[in-house]
Amino acid sequence: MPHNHEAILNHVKADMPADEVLQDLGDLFKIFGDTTRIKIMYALHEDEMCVCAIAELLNMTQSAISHQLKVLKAANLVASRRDGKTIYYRLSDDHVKSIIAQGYDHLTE
Amino acid sequence: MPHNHEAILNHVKADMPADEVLQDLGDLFKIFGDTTRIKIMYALHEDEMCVCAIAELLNMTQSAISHQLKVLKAANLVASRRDGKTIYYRLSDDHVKSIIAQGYDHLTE
DNA sequence: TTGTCATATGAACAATTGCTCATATGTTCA
DNA sequence: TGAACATATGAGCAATTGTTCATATGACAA
Repeated sequence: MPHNHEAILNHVKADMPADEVLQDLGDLFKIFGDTTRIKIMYALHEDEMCVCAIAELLNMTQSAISHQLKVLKAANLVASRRDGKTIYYRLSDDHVKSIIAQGYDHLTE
Repeated sequence: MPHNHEAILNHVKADMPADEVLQDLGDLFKIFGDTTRIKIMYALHEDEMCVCAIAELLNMTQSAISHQLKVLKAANLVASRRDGKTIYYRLSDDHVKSIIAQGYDHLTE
């Protein structure tokens, strides 16, 4: 007979958030799981930047950056403002910085 | 003439970590970017569990769980110990908890 | 050894994803 | 209005990824 997990399962189940929450958590981290997006967020760490400046910094296409900024914006990780033809992006809150900092800690522990 | 970014680019470049670090950061978060792995880490939040208990908890194949545990272990996010035929997995450090907690904060702010 | 339980692993397939290219939208200025 | 600049967007393609299935490894007991 395979061994029994009833006790631990009941205990853990009681502490697990709803499936939907865990799904949302995964979706959020998925966004951090791409080097280009990490670079963009890091670039915005101190100051806002326009799209073409980010593209130049990362040596990538304006289109590629724009696509990624859309993803970041949809997740509320960046915000933007328009000034004439130019659109400036910035981090939308401090969670971005703390999440990246925690990841960095894990890597360099 | 397109507008000039020299000043901001020089400033930001000075603050950017090496490409390799940013790549590693992305790779780390990529691991958090999957619901199954998030669930596994959450399940191990309080106590160690054996592979088949995790599989039963998540209602998934033993094989699928084993594959994911391998990924988590390679990233130093979980550790394991053997007790007879059974192998128990646990979180390997507290960064896992804090990273998940930060993500949770962002979602529920 | 043989059988059984617990776990690991490799190949294969479907689904997702990030970039490119072409083009569209929106703003400013002449 | 027309031209130029800044950004956004849709389709398509190559690469990555998570699961399944079959099977291998490892431990224990008879």
